[in-house]
Amino acid sequence: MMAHPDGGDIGGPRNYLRPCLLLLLAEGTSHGYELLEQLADLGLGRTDPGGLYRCLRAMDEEGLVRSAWEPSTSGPARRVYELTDEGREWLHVLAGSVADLARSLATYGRRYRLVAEQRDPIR
Amino acid sequence: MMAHPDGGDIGGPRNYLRPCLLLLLAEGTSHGYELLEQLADLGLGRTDPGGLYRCLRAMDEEGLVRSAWEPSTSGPARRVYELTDEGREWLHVLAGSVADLARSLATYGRRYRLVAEQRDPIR
DNA sequence: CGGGCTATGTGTATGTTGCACCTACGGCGC
DNA sequence: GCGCCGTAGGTGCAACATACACATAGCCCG
Repeated sequence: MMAHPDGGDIGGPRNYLRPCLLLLLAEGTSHGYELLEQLADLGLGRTDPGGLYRCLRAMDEEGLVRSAWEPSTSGPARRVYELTDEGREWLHVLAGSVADLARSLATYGRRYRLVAEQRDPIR
Repeated sequence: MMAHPDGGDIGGPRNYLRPCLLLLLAEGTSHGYELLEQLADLGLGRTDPGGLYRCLRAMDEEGLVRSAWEPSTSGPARRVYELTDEGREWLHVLAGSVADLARSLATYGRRYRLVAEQRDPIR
């Protein structure tokens, strides 16, 4: 099909970073650099560190996570994040949004398959 | 749960308008104003007309759709859009992206349910 | 010491989206 | 005729989220 003038591919949902980080932190406390790697498993390949750290700090200020510096024997100190009760509540809310979106995309998929079959009937 | 300082809810995927319009046009030729209403069924409630018309014109210039003015006996003329072969090819590509995203969201859902069950075991 | 890996950050451009607003046609009531 | 509503298409701009580029710093190893 070959690269086309525009690169117009769809991206992830807007504001998806927050729900992802909250989920990862619900699975266990962690620090920025590690979360960066773990995000890949959720579909966010090569996320930029800048946005990640900014997001974590914003959630810290909002009380969704708690952070503490943990010195490392090998390498620089890390700021480890832990989910708060408030953060856990938000996770539930956001997971609901994610589920809603998933349903919309499923609808898209169903309707797409209909128009695709029409051209290329069941073989 | 009560409104929280931030309104941080997730939104639809970025660049989702294009795949939606291509799908709707694959289901049948239509014009902007009508597409606006049809978009609601795909999860895009209250989309702004500005962006819609801009998107349609962009796709027209790129050759993904063809347009023609159709006079109306009652009301202003409408520009009706029809999907081109090239547009149909793009629909296939974009529908693939949508499916990929849907899979990512499903993964999110599975992992979320795990951490949710942990706190609130099967009753 | 210099370079590479870990780790955390800042500054700013870029791009999509959303809001506000404008034009124009036809039909209806007055 | 005139104002108003619904239909239909469109522009300009600001807000926002993200992407890119770069800066800092500790530790280890050759």
